[in-house]
Amino acid sequence: MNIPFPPDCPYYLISRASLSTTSVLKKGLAGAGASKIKPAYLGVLLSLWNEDNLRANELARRAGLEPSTMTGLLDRMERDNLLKRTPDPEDRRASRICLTKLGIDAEEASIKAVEVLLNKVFADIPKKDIMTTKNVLRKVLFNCNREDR
Amino acid sequence: MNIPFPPDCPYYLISRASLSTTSVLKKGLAGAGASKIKPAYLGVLLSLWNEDNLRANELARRAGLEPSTMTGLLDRMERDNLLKRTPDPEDRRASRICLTKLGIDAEEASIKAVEVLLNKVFADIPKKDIMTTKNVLRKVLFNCNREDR
DNA sequence: CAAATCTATTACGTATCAGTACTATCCGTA
DNA sequence: TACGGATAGTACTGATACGTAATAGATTTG
Repeated sequence: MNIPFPPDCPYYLISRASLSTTSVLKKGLAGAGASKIKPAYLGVLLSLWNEDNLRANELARRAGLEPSTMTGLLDRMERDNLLKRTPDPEDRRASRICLTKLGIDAEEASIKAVEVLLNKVFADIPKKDIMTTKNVLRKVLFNCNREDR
Repeated sequence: MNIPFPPDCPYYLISRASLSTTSVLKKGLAGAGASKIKPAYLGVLLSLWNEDNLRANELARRAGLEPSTMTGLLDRMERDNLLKRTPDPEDRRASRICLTKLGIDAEEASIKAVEVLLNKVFADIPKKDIMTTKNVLRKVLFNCNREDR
């Protein structure tokens, strides 16, 4: 067997780390005054807290998701009263995504909670090693996109 | 905003790297004489190629998945004729998971394809940096599990 | 040995993500 | 201005994963 067995395979470690971190964020947010905020919402919220009134397309691009994925995500976030779609006066194909009061007010608690949680997840790891890891993962993403053709 | 914005956030990079690598494996396996092998199947197959006739529980443990996740995974793999469940004579609660001929024969092509694909995904990255990344991710997993309580 | 407790597996519901196909709209150009 | 391609968004399907609860069988205890 030449594929490293799961616990030693970088792909396995990346997948598990992703799922486990998501799980920690999910539980941590739920128990921290941000009960409506799911990890998947964060990519959208970070964009909108920074700049409201974006299009679904732009949100997908910034979060690294497919537009078709963004549809369902926005559906759930709209259902949870965090944002709403409003027609774009300049382009009748498009919507503008606006935060609700709830979505706006969620910023402080969410950011605090995520900071605390990510600090725990990445605790006791030298800064230098985290930098190396980030560069490796960026290279992985680059190689994957190159593979796409 | 104190959470690093997605492209610089380690959590974002881990999630995207996981999804992108999965996508590369999916497409690559499909076009390489292993059209029935999905990335999620690999954890199970690696175990069974090494040691056939395991229980669902044990497969879940080795693949790092919840038993309830393994049920659906085994359903799909059984549907795809890669394995079958047989009753365990020693414990009537349990099943034994056995590879079919198709499942056994898939080993060579699958392993070759995965090796090639993972080499491309991790191309041009120093071995040392991959080691560092693996250690970081192991530490992340450790921290997440500690968080679980 | 009967009751309580564990364990292996499954069933069900929900979340997340991608790919394909389709609609509505926009826009450049003949 | 009409046509054809490009773009924004959505619907639908399928895969993957988790958590909770149910079920059946096994094991331990009193």
